[in-house]
Amino acid sequence: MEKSYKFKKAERLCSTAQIEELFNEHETLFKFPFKLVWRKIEKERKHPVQLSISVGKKRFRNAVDRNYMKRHIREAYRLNKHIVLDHCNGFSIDMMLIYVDTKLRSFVDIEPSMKDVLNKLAKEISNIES
RNA sequence: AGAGAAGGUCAUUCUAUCGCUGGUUACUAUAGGUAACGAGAGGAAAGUCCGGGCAGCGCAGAACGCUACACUUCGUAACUGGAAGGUAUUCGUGAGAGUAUGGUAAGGUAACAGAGAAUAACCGCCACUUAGGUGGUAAGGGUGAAAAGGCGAGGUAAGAGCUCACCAGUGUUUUAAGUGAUUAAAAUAGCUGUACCACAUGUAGGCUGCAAGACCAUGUAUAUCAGUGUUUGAGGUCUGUUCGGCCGAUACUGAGGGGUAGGUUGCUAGAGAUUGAAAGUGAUUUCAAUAGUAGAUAAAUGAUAGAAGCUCCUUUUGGAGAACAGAACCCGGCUUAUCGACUCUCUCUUUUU
Repeated sequence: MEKSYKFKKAERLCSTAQIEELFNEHETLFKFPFKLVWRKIEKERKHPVQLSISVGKKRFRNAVDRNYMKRHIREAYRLNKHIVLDHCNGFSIDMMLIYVDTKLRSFVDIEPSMKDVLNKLAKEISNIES
């Protein structure tokens, strides 16, 4: 499978209804500094994984800092999303990634922990299937 | 050269790779496709403190109340903001900066200290009387942010604007200058504190904000209407009852109002921007030319690597740093945050000529 590093709007979780559903019925996975809320959907889609990123207003007061973290997280996901995508055969996943730390981190700090989170998720998915 | 004051300008740049959001074109052929080209973060985008546009709702008219503001002239779409100017006062050697400017007639408050904060007697001075006390006195002392214009002479028991000269201040009048606030000079009057408040007068303000508002509308349920169907006819109605007539729950089909998810619009050509010229001390205005220059919506404008310049530390290499901060309908201001760099006009100090 060819690896694509794109992250278009189709791969994002935008609809309010979808997000509400996700929070009504979800599984949680915690790996510092991320909290991952996800849900499995028994349906095949063109883009199997839809993600949304959240950085709390309480943790970062300034809009500049929130944007900075979001952009770094998005970048890290974009480069490593294939870890999860490779496991999605015949179903889809909605998920929301919440940043829970209170300090700013650079891209270099973020990328390894992003890999950890996605690997953990991939393991859980394969457990369910088997 | 150093230390400052007021105003203005800028807010690192470039390359490569991987991406994001709109736009245009082309191609698939309809999906939050694919490709190419070009665009994409501020001086405060911030606070949401004033003023306006725009939109909805409200609205005979008048008065009271509430809130804000209060010197003059100018300027503006508008303003409680801005520009220029005036007076008083505080700070600073100075360039300058801050604050205030209805408050008159009558009224209230002025901590602590101090005898006393506005019809002042603690010490002192003078007179009378003599342990004590009574009266006069604002020259001197002490307290205080502030002590009843200053200083000299006369005068007096001692003193005192009690009287006089000079000076400061206030009111009134006249003349001169200025569009005006006001300033200058002269005359004259009384003999003179300051700040704040109650209070009064004038002016302005209807309320809500683009999550305003307008439009489209899948699915689901459904008001209403039309048609069809049923040997279903609950129930209602016409009369006191029966028969009979009429309407009709329900089912299907179509129309259909409102409207959820979602989408479109509002939405970026504007009291616009840049450059130049002219008018004006200035805010600003007028004219000409130029280019087309963000529009997201769980919310784009990014990441990585390298190079150059700047600042600081080491001084050979090298190392560290770059602030405050992110559009959310759009403008004009104000306020607050801010690493630094540049520029122009001034002030003070020192050195040299």
